[in-house]
Amino acid sequence: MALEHLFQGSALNAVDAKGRVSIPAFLRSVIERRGDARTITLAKHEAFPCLSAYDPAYAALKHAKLERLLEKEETNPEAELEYQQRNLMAFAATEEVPYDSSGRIVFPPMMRRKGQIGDVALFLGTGETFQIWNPQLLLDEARIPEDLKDIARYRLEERGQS
Amino acid sequence: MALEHLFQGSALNAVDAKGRVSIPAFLRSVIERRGDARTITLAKHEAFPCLSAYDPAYAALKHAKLERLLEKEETNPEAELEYQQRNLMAFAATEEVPYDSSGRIVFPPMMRRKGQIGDVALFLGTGETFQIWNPQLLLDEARIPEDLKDIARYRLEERGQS
DNA sequence: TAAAATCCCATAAAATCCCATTGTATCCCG
DNA sequence: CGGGATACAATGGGATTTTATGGGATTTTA
Repeated sequence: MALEHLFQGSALNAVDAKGRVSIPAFLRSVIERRGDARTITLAKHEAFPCLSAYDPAYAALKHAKLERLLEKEETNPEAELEYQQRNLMAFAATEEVPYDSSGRIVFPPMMRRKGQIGDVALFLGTGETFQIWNPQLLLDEARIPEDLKDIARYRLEERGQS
Repeated sequence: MALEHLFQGSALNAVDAKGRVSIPAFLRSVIERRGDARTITLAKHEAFPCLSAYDPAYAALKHAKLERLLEKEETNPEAELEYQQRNLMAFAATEEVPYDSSGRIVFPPMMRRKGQIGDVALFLGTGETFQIWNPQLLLDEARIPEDLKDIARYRLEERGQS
């Protein structure tokens, strides 16, 4: 089982005084082709100082996978604990936010802080999910390929001179 | 068989002098999309020092699952006993409470004690069900992932400084 | 009839909706 | 093919509604 439509591309959008951000239209179109919802789920990324984001279709897939894992090892008490922990991380440590008719979400303050997002947000498609970065943190991150940083620099420039 | 709408997110709400608590709106909306009831069922969590909570739709699902398990092993007397025990826990050891038009329940005193809930309650969505914690007990619990404790700390801070 | 449970109203803060503007990409038609 | 006209994306700001919560009044129950 895999998702047919994949997130790709990049964009740099403003976060306004109310904490609102436009989700780039090219990401929204993927969400709406995958399902009929108009919401995204936000989580702290496990490895990078950024946020991970995805749509309900991906969330359902992830949940089903967890369930199947549990049923396979249902008698093992250790597996039971790990299931509880993963479930908490997958659901309690995430926030689902709807986007409005103009394609904006309001950033939940907790997620905004966890992702250290300031007044601009860099969106990066990564296939099944996408990421939201403070562009400066991406430029400072040693594990990010230089070519990707070039893209971030381009987006910053593009915005700066307009 | 799976539930379409899942509980997710976190919130820290006050328990007032009368024992009333607001069920966070984002949890209520899931309950009302799953069915047309406006009640939640409370139980002591099997593994953690907190309460487990869910809606009538989930209770029905759980009951059906138990029934199927029994039928599969109908000849096994041990299975029969286990079924009786689980059934007792699922129904006798729980309390169903309605929430009012403003989204509040009054905490049944027994459950409040079993969950050791003081004057604040931390709500954590976990997919099919959600949990209600005394936030301090969550911070003290070794089996809870640190990232989730960070969220609890954030919710406490958010409330404390306002 | 006293205690307890329930209902009802009030309010401040926060979240949401609605409308307006601008810039850019796209379309269309002579 | 030029040049408007159109559509859509991103963004700002004000108005409205919901949410979380407190407190009093009223009803139930023992």
